[in-house]
Amino acid sequence: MKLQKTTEYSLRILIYMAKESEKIHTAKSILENLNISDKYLRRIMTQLTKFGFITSVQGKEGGYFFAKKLEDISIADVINAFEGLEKYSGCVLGFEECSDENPCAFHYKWKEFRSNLIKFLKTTNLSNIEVEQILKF
Amino acid sequence: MKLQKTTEYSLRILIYMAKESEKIHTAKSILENLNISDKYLRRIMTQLTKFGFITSVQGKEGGYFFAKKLEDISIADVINAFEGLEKYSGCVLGFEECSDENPCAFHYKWKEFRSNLIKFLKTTNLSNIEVEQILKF
DNA sequence: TCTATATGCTACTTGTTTGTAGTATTTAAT
DNA sequence: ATTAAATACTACAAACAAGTAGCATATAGA
Ligand code: SF4
Ligand code: SF4
Repeated sequence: MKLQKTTEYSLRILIYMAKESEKIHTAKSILENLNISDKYLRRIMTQLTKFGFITSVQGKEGGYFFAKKLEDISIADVINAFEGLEKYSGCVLGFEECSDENPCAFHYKWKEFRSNLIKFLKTTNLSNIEVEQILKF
Repeated sequence: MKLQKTTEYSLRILIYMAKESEKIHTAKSILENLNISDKYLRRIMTQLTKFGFITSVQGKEGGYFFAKKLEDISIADVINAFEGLEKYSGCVLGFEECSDENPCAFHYKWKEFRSNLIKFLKTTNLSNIEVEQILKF
């Protein structure tokens, strides 16, 4: 499980915002807490908006707030939006298809593992994460 | 878990060679079975040789054969040689450190998962893979 | 209306991975 | 020695990801 930097940052941002989920967060305030460069963060915020996770408010007093309920944003949703979940739910060895009929050498060992991973990613969302325990940003 | 293409290919090659582990395999014969371009495959073979997984024999009647016992080549070893295992054993969110004292929001959910993954990669090796079941290359 | 404070868009730069081309080297067999 | 069949090396090209820069747009409030 190695996510792209952009996805890592997105998750960090959303988790950070979820800590005070009612508040409107500015790019500047997020910047000061997470270690992401100004312009890069900006672009990610716009993408998060386009994907419908958050809503942006332009102009003075503007910023970003959640467009959905926290429980409706799973880790899998975020990964899927930015880079596609198939990448991780697909074959570890990069084969086209994976089935019991046409197995590779990993098949029986890997199959179970992978389904656990996907289940974990789909059921873990911004509301059932241990937000209160977060020390790290 | 998304490996680099080069690592995917390396694993495929080694698994393929393990099917007839005593034989000397030529790049040409591997090429015909796995779908990797000539020059790319060649480079990977040389790397596998340098990493000590296989031994190369130059000249006519040459090719590659295993330099180690199959049980001494784990998936983790291969990943580690090509791209570093830390990439996958490290933080999903890209933080520097991961500890119980300084947890992130995923910590307790993710920790167990990750240790299972690493254990799986370290204990799965070329000898305990279901080689006889392989249909796919 | 003007200004300060926000986000949005487009284009570029840099770095890494993936893939390709051409040439050199090695060695068994004749 | 020559040849054929193999691997090794170096450099380049293409695709993608990561990161940066500058200008455009929106809006609350003085
Ligand atoms: S079980 Fe085999 S074929 Fe299926 S995804 Fe895993 S490596 Fe690929
Ligand atoms: S538990 Fe948290 S800090 Fe540790 S590796 Fe996972 S995401 Fe990173």
